[in-house]
This record gives sequence, C-alpha cells and structure tokens, in this order.
Amino acid sequence: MRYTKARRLVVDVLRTAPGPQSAAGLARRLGGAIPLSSLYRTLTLFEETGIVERFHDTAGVARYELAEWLTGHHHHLTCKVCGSTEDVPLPEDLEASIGRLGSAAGAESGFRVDGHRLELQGVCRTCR
Amino acid sequence: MRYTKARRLVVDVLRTAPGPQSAAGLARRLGGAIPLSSLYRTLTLFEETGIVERFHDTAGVARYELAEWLTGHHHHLTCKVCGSTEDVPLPEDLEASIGRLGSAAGAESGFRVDGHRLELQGVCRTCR
DNA sequence: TTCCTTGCAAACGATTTGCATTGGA
DNA sequence: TCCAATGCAAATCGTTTGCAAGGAA
Repeated sequence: MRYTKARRLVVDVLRTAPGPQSAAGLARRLGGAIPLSSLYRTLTLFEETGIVERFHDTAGVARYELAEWLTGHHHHLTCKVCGSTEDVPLPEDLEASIGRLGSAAGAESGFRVDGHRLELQGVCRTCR
Repeated sequence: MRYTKARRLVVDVLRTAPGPQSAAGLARRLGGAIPLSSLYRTLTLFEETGIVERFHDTAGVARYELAEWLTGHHHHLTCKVCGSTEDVPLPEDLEASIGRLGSAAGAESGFRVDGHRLELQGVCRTCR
C-alpha cells in the first residue's frame, strides 16, 4: 500500500476534524480535490487496514474517523436534531465496568465480547 | 392512524423476532405478504409514532425493533463476523452509571443527554 | 362518501465497480 | 518498468415517492 499525496490528505483531514466525517463531508473539507469514488476506495482500504473506523449515523450515511489506537478510546455524542456528532471520553472506571459487565452479559448468549461502542443521544448546544 | 391487518402483522413479527430486523428480513418473515414500499411506509410511521426504533447495522442497512417502552431498556450484541444482532439487558446499576456519567460528559460539551445506546461487539456462538 | 392505506413502478442518493490512464517506487 | 492508485462514468442497492386503486370508518 502506497502512502500517496491523496491518502496523506485524507489522514490530515481526519486528524483535524472535530468528529467522524462522512465521505461527502471529507470531500468538501478537501475542497473537492479528491473525487468521491477515490475517497471511498481510500476509506475502505484504511478501514481494512485498521487505520480508520466506520459507523453509520442516524441518517444511515457512513462516517469515518481515525481508529482508536490512534486517537484513544472514546464515545460519541450525537444531536437528535441536527445529527452532528462529537467525540467524548468517559471516566476509566466506567469504561472498565462496561467492559466487565458487557463481557459477562455476552457470555450468557455465547458471545465472545471484545469491544463496545456507546452513543450518547441528546440535543447539542446550538439546537437547544 | 388506522390499525390495519398489514400493520398488525408487522407488529406481530417484530414482537416475535429475536432481535432488530431489516425491512428485507421482515418481508421474508412475512412471506412476501407485504411489498417493501408499504413495509417502509409502515415502519417510518411507526418510528414517527414512537412504536419502533431504528438504527443502522454495520452494513449500513436499517434495522427496526419495538420501542423500549414496549420491550424494556436493553442493548445489542452484534457479531463482527456474520452481522447478527441480539438483544441483551444490562444490570440496573451499570445503566444508572452510564446515564449519570453520560449526562455529565455531555454537559461539558453543551449537550443535553437524554438517552444512550450501547453496542457490544464480538463473535457469536456459531461464528466462534 | 371520505380519507387513509396500499401496490406498482419510477426516482433517489449513497456507495461500488469496470476500465482505461496515471504515477510512484 | 510494473503494478498500485486514480478518475470518470455506469452500475448497484437500500430506501423513498408519485399516482391511481382499494379499504376502513
């Protein structure tokens, strides 16, 4: 895998973005320098390589952000009104509890649980 | 809003399903009795009315389940391999902690947090 | 009768892919 | 040079919508 100019740009934008971005959002932040198809290909590759993580927002569109081993473990605050998403850390002890009890709960269903994702839902400052 | 035969069927299937279902999955469980377009309209209406809740799975497809005031608060176990999703409850005290600390964390960002969604990620029994 | 609901087909929008071209090591 | 990476356009696929017909109150 080559570390090309386009890919460097994508990583840079992801590093400076305030939260997970959609492909269209990234394209905009890149000033249209990279066509959507290439962007998707890069993001898919990054995801497969473990460089970025993907999830889908309330509207169902994919959002990408740097993987947690690069940014640190965190969660998301999402606004029910405008759909914006922001990163937020949680206290260590709560994380530990979630991990411990989550694994236990999963075990009862025969699941081997090795991670979690918490979405805090609410209304952001500007939509309040 | 009329409680028609088709709508009753959808509710019945949602009640007996083991976890959140996609529109296509519901259509299959209904034996094709209801075309996708009608199904989507019903589900959208149900969501607006607060009867069902919607979220998007890893593949980005919408999944529906009865709202928590009908089923009780719970979370999801999702298999990274096959994508299946199963409902799972968590201990009351952990829920309380998440609620309390989540609200606090949100407040720092100016968010009014009034709910959360936890996804436990892992590998299910059959994919293990 | 009066609207709400349904079906079908067409429209949409996000994402993916085929293919020829470009560019990096 | 050689193969991965790119751009464009066309294809996919889940989901939505217009419109005419059917059904419940």
